[in-house]
Amino acid sequence: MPNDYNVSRTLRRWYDTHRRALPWRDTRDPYRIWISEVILQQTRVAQGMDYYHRFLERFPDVRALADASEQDVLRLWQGLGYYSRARNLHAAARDVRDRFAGRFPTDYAAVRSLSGIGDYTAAAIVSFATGAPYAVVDGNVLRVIGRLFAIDTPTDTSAGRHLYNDLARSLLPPDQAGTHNQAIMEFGALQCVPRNPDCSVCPLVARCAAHAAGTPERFPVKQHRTKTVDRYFHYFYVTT
DNA sequence: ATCCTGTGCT
DNA sequence: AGCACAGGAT
Repeated sequence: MPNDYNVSRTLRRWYDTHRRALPWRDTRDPYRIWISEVILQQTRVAQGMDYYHRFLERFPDVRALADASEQDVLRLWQGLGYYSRARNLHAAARDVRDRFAGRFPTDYAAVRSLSGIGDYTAAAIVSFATGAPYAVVDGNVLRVIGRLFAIDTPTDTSAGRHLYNDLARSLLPPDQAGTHNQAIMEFGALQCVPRNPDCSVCPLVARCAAHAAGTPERFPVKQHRTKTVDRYFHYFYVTT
């Protein structure tokens, strides 16, 4: 078990030279981080950019968002889809205004309690804004970790979620949480991509179990059978 | 553990 | 047409 943070060091070194310059990076304002994360949950960077700028211009801080009407928020959200997320955004802003005196919280439990913020978004906001040691686990992280350790347990099971969360935590250097989280996600987005990853230029190739097995694309393993399965039962009576 | 949502891929 | 995605909600 590599608890020496060498993987993290490699990821952060890679991140230094390969990271994209994005407007929501290098800000410590939890409000701005929050807006960017919610937009990015459903939109590619290229298209989310315009919405991000327009949103912040119109609602520069959480109080401006809270004091706006839901109609105004939805109008600015138009074209993004997932309108319940815009409603959650607005409701959460009012919640911050009322429960936290208009100051967006940076405490994990407080952030996590807001509408539309789950484990991933809470960890992202808190670690980016303050460096607090919460490991993000999104689709990119699942792929990087699934491949690094060639994990056969499906991601969408309780055992899988537990395992992935534990591994994500084990890779996280407590004093570099924000940078590490950004680095591992960017690495998944640009280098350890879902299809045809170019492992020949990967700085972790020597430590990657999936590459060693020759099947990086097999990971992460999923189960996701919402599909109805036909089951046939054979039963019989026993009479005396 | 299952459902929800709009987009884009196959 | 049907499914995968990606998080959150229930």
